[in-house]
Amino acid sequence: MTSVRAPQQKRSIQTKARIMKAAFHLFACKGIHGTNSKEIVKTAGVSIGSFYSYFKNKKALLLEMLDDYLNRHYSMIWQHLDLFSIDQLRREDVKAILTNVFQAYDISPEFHRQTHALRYSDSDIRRIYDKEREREVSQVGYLLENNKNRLRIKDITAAAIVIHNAVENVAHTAKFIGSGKIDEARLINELSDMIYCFVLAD
Amino acid sequence: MTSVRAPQQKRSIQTKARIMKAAFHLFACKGIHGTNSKEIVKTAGVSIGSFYSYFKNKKALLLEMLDDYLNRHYSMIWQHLDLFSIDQLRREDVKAILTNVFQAYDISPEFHRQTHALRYSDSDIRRIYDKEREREVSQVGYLLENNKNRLRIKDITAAAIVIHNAVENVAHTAKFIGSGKIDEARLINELSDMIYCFVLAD
Amino acid sequence: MTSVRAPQQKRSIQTKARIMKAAFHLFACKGIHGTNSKEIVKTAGVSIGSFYSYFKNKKALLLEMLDDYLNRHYSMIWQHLDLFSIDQLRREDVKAILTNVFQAYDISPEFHRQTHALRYSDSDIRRIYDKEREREVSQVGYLLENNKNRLRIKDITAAAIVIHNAVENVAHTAKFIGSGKIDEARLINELSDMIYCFVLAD
Amino acid sequence: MTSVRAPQQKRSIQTKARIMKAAFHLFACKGIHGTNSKEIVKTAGVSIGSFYSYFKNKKALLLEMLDDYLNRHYSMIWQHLDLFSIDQLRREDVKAILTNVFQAYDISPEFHRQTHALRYSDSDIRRIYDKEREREVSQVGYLLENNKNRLRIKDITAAAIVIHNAVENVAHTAKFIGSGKIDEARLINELSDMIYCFVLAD
DNA sequence: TATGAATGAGCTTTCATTCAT
DNA sequence: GATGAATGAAAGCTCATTCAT
Repeated sequence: MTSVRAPQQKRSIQTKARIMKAAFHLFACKGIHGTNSKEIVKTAGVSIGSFYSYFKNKKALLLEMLDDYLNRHYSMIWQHLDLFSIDQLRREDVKAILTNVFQAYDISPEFHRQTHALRYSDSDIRRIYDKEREREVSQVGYLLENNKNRLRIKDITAAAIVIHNAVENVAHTAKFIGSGKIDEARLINELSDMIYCFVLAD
Repeated sequence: MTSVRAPQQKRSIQTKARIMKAAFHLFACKGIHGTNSKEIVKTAGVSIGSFYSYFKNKKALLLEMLDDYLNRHYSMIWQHLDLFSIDQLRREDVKAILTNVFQAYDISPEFHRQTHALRYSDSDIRRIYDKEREREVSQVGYLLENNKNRLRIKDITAAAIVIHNAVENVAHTAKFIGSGKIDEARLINELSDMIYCFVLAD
Repeated sequence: MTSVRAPQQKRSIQTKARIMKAAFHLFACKGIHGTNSKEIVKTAGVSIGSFYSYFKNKKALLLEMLDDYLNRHYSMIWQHLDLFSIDQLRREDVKAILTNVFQAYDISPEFHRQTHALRYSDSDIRRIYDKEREREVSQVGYLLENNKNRLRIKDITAAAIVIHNAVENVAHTAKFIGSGKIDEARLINELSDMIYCFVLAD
Repeated sequence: MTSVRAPQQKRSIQTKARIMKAAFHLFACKGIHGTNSKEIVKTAGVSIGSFYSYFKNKKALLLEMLDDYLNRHYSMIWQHLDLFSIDQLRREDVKAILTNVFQAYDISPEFHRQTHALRYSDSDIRRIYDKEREREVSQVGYLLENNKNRLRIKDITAAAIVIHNAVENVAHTAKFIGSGKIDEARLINELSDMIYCFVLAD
């Protein structure tokens, strides 16, 4: 029986953390398929045996890492929501949130890109990302609800999805592919203009 | 010496087509990494030797298939552009194009999803998709240019990118992930409303 | 039944010759294992089907080529034997023969090297080379016999073998490996001195 | 990442040794091209995975084995050099060394033959053999130098090469091809006579 | 007689995972 | 608890040769 250990002692926690850090770095640099377990444990300075006592398998490691990552990502986006009156959303507020979104990708655009890729081919990864999407769409919907009486749109649910998708994909293009000659500021400008004008009118 | 045969005779063309058809089907069903060459040729009813006389390697097959696919996809979207006055874009025209986009995904949402996944981790796939993106963004920009004097937006280049990204990702969410409880019509409605209102005002 | 055709018509002879020429060139350049049949027929400008109607298989081609080559090689070495009195071998005669040997390798040192390699791992090639060796050793023995009364050596048979081996390997080193800083003239000098002094005394 | 393990524990050393022993045997019997990795590990009684954790690839195994082999070979030839006055080389000393040479081939004439074959078609093998040749030629040169004042030859460098080549090839013929009806003793006799008479006169 | 499409056995190598020490 | 040697299924690809046209 190879039970997966829940690290309870200091050293254990450190070991597990070391593995995750090494894997995060390698996944970002060389891709997930391009990184094998030997390499991870070598970088982490632990044995392959240790690896398998902390993680059921390679996939489990990835899922745990992704979960952690998306939590940090989410927090960065929505952290300073209390700085403005959420029921009186102004143009600059929309822009501020979008700026947060773009910054949140800077934690590790590479890791995000690599895992995002798997979203479309691996059902476990997909599930995690779907949960994340729901959370984000909810948050957008929540903001819309709070400005309900000022809205020009009727279908808040659909609008939240559309807005979320627009933002996500503009960010992906900018961060994963490089926005080419266009700089991010211009994209954020147009994007926030589009959203503001869509939900609250010009 | 691995010369890749260019099929010139009937039998050749058939064989190559059989391989591509089988691969298309398997890639869609079981994923690209989940499909091996042995399986492809078995499904196609040809030998592994034939496979490698038509394609330098598995990757070359994929790239050729993707190229074909994206051409069909692009055509479906922009095929009936002559049906309306492109310098007098109306709300229903935007909606018509969006409807085309959604339909274009129905050629094979699965194949599209599988290859789209690789876009973020494989540089060859990425190059093909980037070219496609440019083509699409250009087309959007062209439509905007043709309605220049009616536009409320200033930065056409950035707007074209933002619009393309919004549409693409809404379609991906709907087609790859399933729009959940929301039906596609509602998404298209909001999306076209957002775009129309963004570029031409309410 | 796939009988191997003996070319009797002009075109046939040409075709077969073209294949052999192409193969000779490719074997010399890229090695025998490094050359595949497709490449040979492509270079020769004939079809793979033709190839197999002139040669039972790749090996048969090689054996036929080697046979041809060794005949030319042998002729070059012993061609001007009539220029000197073979029963009155002088120092310069020995040197002249050795010079012929070195020149004979220049037909194609590469082809010689490649086939020589197989001598130690392929029994068919070995047989051909063994026959060739016997022929050469006989010829050396014949020269020795013709100078019998002047010889200091007793065991002509063994001496012929030893002489042949010495010459062969010095030539191989010079021609296959490059004699390094030592030039061939010096090697020929020492070699002929050694042989002359061995068989006929100083 | 293919890290090649350096065996540090008992079991490791045994496993690696088992692989090398099996390979040595198979290479000798069936030739190097005629032996595949599956067969080696099967004979060694280890897994294919083990093979590739000790050797980067099949070639690396061969090179390591050849290096080992040539060291043993060299040692056998020159081991008892201290038994005679090297500055007073006598006829029987030359013969003794030649006898050593012939015995050194008996470690494994087959393995020697197989690798020697590759010398002319594989540049890595060639490099190792060239290094070995240099070492041997140097040793011969060293012996000649030590008898400098007694020599009849002038060009020691060329003579060393010629002598080495003569000996090597006579040994190869005897050991790889079989000396036919001639027995080795006769060859050694003539060879040592030739060399002695060449360098020191009759 | 010539062609070249088709064949498929066979090879090397990778890597996630297990388990004896 | 930790180690790392050992495992072996599985994958991609080559190439001499056949045979229907």
